[in-house]
Amino acid sequence: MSKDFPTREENYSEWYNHIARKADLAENSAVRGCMVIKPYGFAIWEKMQATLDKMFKDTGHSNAYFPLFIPKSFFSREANHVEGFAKECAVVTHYRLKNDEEGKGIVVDESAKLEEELIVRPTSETIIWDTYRNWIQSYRDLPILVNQWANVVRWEMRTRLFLRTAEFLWQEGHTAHATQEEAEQEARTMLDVYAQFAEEWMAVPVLKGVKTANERFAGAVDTYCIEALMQDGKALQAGTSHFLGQNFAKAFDVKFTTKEGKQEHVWATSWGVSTRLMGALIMAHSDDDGLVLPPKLAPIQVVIVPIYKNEEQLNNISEVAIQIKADLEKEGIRVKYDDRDTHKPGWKFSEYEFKGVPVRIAIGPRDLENGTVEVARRDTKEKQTYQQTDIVHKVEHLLENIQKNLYDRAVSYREENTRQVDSWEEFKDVIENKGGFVLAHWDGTSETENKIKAETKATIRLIPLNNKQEGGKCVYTGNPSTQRVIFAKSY
RNA sequence: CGGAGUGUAGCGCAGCCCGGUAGCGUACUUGCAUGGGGUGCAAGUGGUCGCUGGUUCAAAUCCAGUCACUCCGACCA
Repeated sequence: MSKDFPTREENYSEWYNHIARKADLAENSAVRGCMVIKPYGFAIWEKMQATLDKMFKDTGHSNAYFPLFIPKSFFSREANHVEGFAKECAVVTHYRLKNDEEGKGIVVDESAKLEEELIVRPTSETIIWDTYRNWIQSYRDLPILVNQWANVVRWEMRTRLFLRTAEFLWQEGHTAHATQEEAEQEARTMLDVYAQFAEEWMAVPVLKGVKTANERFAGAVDTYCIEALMQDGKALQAGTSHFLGQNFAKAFDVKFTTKEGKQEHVWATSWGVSTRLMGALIMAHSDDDGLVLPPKLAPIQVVIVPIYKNEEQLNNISEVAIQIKADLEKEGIRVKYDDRDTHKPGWKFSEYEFKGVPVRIAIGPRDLENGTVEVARRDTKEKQTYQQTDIVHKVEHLLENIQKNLYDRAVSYREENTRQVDSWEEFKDVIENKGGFVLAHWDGTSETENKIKAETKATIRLIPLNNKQEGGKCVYTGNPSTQRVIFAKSY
């Protein structure tokens, strides 16, 4: 099983790309910076979507849909917001093409210039708040708890499958509230939803916290986030939830009448996770043999591979395999029986390993004689032989066990790579040579944060929620500090 | 937008310096054998060498321009 592609150790980036391609998740498209999500990759995303969607509904939210195009004037209403996104916007300027008179093919018809340019949404706060103005008159209209599943476009300079593409899929929640407390609570609640999803479904442990001013969303008062540690020691922001204060309500003049008859601006939140979660999933668990999927999100949880020499053997094996498949499916397990005769067993073993299928069952002539099957688990690569009569119970147990093992493994990795650091020399050394999360004192100024970033490329990933307060000295300036914050290099 | 590099078969590459019949690996198709960890042998299909122009009897190769992509920075979910 020799692999002629880089291992995780040799070249993490190339390894990552290779996994994404070999697992049949996605590929670069002919369009600059854009990605094609292939059916297998999309099946995982759909599973994520369905799970998150249910969690949103369970917390009182409904889905809606807003336009792809945003008039430039809307977009520029909120000063910080437009400044934050201006450098990465795709802009529609014309609405018609024509045949070139000099025969150079199809060209833009200059006479069809839009009076006002349209921005392809990089995020939808502006168009949504412009809409909410009409929806909200009274405190009786609040809260509005809406989510949309959509694509957005951010014209990034450099792109990478799932982690940063020019167009990506996501969900964005946009809520409107009568009070500050309620909006802040909403932002925290959704952060908890994201953390729960990451840990329980993706088996990716995350830290919850709040961003510093430097890293805050453009237009937010507070940005909460979950951060996960990847296998190369870099942090990945896996989800964000923003308390927007009254910034957008003021920019779009969204007011409501209180019980007392007073006019007040509405309080807002927005929150989102994207197909970047797919990147997190790949990087958190995969190994040199391919993707490793947590059973809860795996489109195929169990694959059955027959091993046979002739058609008669295949028929006999199929009988057993189809029965096992039915028995497993009765328990809600997603099973594929791969009886293709176009590929050999060894090929299939490798293929499903690349695709991260958690459990593989192989059945051959030997098993037919003994009434057994061979069961292999993807996470540890261990193989065991079980009696056919026992199989449903064993597989159920195994799937739970794999889910838990992936999470535990990721937690241990994070613990091993989280270090408390008190001197600047040590800080530089750890960031440069070891990576991971670094807990260090910081004097609370953007200036210091920027200097640390310039010297080490590390940024403050978050200030943990309910952070322990302790006196100390800033690792960079030596100025007094009241708490440690989390530094890391990030994606 | 700054620095470096690459465009030759679906994919990965050689050939270019020193111009002269378009190559290799893999994939694909067919046949036979094989089948408990990416199978072996044989035959076969597939390319206006990124694009435009120039030099030349002759250009993948030399020259000029242009487009695209990759990597490293800046930016970012």
